[in-house]
This record gives sequence, structure tokens and C-alpha cells, in this order.
Amino acid sequence: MTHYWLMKSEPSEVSVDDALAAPKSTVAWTGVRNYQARNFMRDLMRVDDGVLFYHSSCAEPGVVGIGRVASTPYPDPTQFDPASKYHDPKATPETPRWQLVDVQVLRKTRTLGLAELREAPGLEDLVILRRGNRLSITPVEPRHWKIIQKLLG
DNA sequence: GCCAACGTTGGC
DNA sequence: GCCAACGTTGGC
Repeated sequence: MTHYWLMKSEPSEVSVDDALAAPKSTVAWTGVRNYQARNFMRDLMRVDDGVLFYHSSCAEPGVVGIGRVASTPYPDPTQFDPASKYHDPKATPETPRWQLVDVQVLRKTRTLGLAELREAPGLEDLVILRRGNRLSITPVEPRHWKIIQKLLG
């Protein structure tokens, strides 16, 4: 069963252009330090699940690309790196705490901004639009995915 | 920079 | 296990 996901990235860290410029247009989704978001990657994601690449904490927050889950889960290497701001002193290679997947960008899209998402009929209950939602990875229902694909053209 | 809404931490 | 204090997220 294919699932769909919305994955937030700060473009100052990894933008959709950065991902496109990477080998195979693929990046490891490092830095997730929230258990619920981790569990989505670790337990529910499958290779070829659909991904909405979303830019947050920037001038134009919104969906900027379409991608796919490109790997099974594996330990986030930054948790073991003392020099990384994502270092987790409680994590060891024997007992990793944070898992990630690789994400491959399939195409860059126009920026489908928050305001347009909020106005689109049928997207009212998209998880990311719910009040107070801060999760960096959220599931997207197939009907939402279809509407967003249509908006992106 | 503000601040609402959460998640995490740590003393008890 | 409770819960107050604290830290973070992220749009505005």
C-alpha cells in the first residue's frame, strides 16, 4: 500500500534545488528529532511512497516539489557526530535513537503556498493546515494528494 | 521579534 | 506518574 507524506525542510538547510543537485536527486532526511516524525519514517514509510517536498521557515512557505521515498529506514548518521547540531549524546551506533529515509525529488514544481492550500476546496483537513500542527513529517491522504497534484498541474 | 501551541525535561 | 518550567517550531 502506497502512502503519501508531506515533509518539511528549511530551504536554508536543504532546499528542493539542493536535493535536485545531489546525486540521483536524492538526500538523506537528516535531523528529525521528534519521535512521532521518526516513527513515520521508521515504521510506516515504504520505498516509492509519494512525498510532497515542503519549504518552511522561509519567505514563501509551501509545496515546492514532488518526490518519493527512496530507501528503507536506517540510522541518521548525524546523531553520532559530536560536531553536528543534530548530535544526540544518548545515541550510539549499537543503540541508535533516530532513523531516517532517503528522499528522491522527481520534479520541482511551482511554489504552492500556504494561503493557496488553505483556500483550496477539499484541503480543509490537510494535517499541516490544522491549528497548532508543527510536525515536520505528516501523512497525506490520497484525496489530498490528488487535489494537490491537480493544483500543481 | 512575537507568540501560540506543543514536546521534553526533571524534581518530587 | 505528575506537572511546572523550559525549549522549539514556524507562520506572521
